[in-house]
Amino acid sequence: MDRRQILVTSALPYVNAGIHLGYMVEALQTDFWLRFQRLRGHEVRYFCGDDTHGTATMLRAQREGREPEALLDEMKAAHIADLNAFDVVHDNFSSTHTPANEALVGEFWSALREQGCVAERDVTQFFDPEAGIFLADRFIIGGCPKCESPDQYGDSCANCGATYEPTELIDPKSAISGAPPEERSHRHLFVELEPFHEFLDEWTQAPGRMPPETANWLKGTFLADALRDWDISRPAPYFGIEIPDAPGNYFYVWLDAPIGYIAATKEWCDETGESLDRWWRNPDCEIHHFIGKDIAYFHTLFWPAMLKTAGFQLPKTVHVHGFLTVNGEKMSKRTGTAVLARTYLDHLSPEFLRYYYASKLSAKVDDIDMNLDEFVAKVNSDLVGKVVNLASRTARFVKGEGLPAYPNAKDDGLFAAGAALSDEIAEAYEARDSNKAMRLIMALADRANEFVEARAPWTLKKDESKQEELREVCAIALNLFRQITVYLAPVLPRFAEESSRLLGLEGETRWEDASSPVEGGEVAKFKHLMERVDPEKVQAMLDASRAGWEASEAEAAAATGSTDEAFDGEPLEAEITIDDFVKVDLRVVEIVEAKSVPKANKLLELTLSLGGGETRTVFAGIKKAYKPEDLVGRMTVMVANLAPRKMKFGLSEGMVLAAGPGDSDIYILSPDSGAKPGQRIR
RNA sequence: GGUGGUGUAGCUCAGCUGGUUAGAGCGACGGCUUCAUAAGCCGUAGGUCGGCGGUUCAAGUCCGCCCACCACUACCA
Repeated sequence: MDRRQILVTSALPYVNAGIHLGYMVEALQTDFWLRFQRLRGHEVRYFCGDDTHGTATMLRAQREGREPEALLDEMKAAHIADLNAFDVVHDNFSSTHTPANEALVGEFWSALREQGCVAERDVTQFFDPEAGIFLADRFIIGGCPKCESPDQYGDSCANCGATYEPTELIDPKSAISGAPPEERSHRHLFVELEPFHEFLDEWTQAPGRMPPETANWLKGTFLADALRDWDISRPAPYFGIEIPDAPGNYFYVWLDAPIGYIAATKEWCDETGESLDRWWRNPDCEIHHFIGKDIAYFHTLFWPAMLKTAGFQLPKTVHVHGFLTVNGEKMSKRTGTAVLARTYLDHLSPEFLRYYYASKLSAKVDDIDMNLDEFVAKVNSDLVGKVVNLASRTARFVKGEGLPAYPNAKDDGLFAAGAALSDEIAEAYEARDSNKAMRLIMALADRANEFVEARAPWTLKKDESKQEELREVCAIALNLFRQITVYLAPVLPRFAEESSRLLGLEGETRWEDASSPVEGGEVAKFKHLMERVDPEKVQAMLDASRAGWEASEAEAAAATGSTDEAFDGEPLEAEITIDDFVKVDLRVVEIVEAKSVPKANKLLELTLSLGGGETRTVFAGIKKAYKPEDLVGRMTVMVANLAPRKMKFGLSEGMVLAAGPGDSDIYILSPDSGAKPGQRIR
């Protein structure tokens, strides 16, 4: 096999957030793949870094009253620590806010300019005159032009699902200062993509370039029409890289982010004396990007076009994975399922998560679900019950002895059968189909345990005349165990190392080790190689996670004095009199029926009892936050005299009150116990 | 509404280019064992392979329609 030269990246985590279990899907899938390649003897380097630029970073630093750089340093250190704790170790974990990146962005930009790929035209956007910045759609809030529900974002309505331009909003306000935004025109720079259309048609559809789902998707959507120009400039103030020949304008974060892959490599090259061109301008070097499906099009349209223009090597493969759900639902701060990597580490071993993800992940772009009961069962039964137990039940019989020459003729062909699987398991890893690899490997563990059962070393031990046979049986079992740990090494590197130590083996593990038995190593005293998962610790993790989010929200509130983020984002309405207020007839109601509206993403149909046999039907946009069955029987609050509104799915006779920005982040109200349906709220 | 995907035992899934009585792991139940972190082994139960129709000597596997669920998308990067 030729020695391949491979450069691997994971998507750059956004600097404003901690590493969570969703990002770990990507980090670990990348890590399994690259450790596999290393085990096979290839030359592999792994680069990543923080994605730092954009309005959000700027606003956060302002709010916290410090320079963005201080924020960046702190978050980067935390990111590296979290990832390393999961045995995800980069050759360089950098940042997009570095001199190296700025220089490379300049290089790309010159190339784009030189080749006439840049267009300019005016863009009219909302501008916040108080904060002095242009506002992206999501920073504008106003009434939905269709259903008139208040406080919707500038691009779409969370209540009725309508989409529109921010200019159509009723009474728009800046989410930053609360000031009414003004429309202002500003000159923007665009990268023209249509000239790359033919190239991208071909490049994206090349076999093995990306998962077929992604290739089809591109073909059917973006590539089906003329490619639009890409708006890559943002007017100051913006935290980012200033455009060299257009002062006062900054590169849009998505232009400089992927260049960060190269910049991270560059820093590493400068440090080690390597040549950047050997990694990024070398057709013999394979570049592999691992990304989530949400950013597929940045990596498969803009990015190859940019690389081509600037004369860099294009990726060989873009590996796309789906999202993580927990217990079948989108991760949620409220239930604690949006677990930070750090919180996980406080309670559970990284090896558990590594194995569990490996057993779930395939080459498909499908989302994967982390079912916590399954997590516990799988780790305990596969790793502890099958694999570890194999060593644990035999090693003690030969403690302190050297392993004898492998008794090939006496193992029922098991070792050879395991070795014969080498290619199939390797293919599964190569195709990042780790779930298949895990299945194949666990089948080996099953067979090995049957063997031990049949030979009953514990019985042999009692018979003086069978000590030789005892040693052979244990040598076989331990070699089968060893074979399994080698196959598992990409996923469980620590475990593989400790297993080597148990068998008195030295030197680095290699893939070929799975095909030849070991002898001579002195078997150490057996000590636990892996704890089993305690379900109570899983629960403790969820509790801590939930508490952590609540605390951080409280802290955010405290940091800004009496206000908090929600308040900041949504200034008070104009003052009203008590007479204005009494016009709104709020009532306590009992939810007597709740059903999902099948054709709607966000709506539940609620039947609300006002007491005395009086009911109202209300459509509420809370589907993503509540399950119908959880609502039935609950008391809540409705606006009872709101004019009925005809909706696509029926007549809505009022509205229930809820707080929160929308989507799954919605909180309906509850009266204290004792309130009765129909009672007025005043 | 559009596009793509999925629907196989209680759960998670495997079933390649159609071919004998449909598989695995986990779980359940019964038994054995007791070396091992209450681990292991043997056995049993459990499936109209989402539904209907078609092609074929033969379909979970191909075609059509329908149903359910999921993802993406809804003029938008």
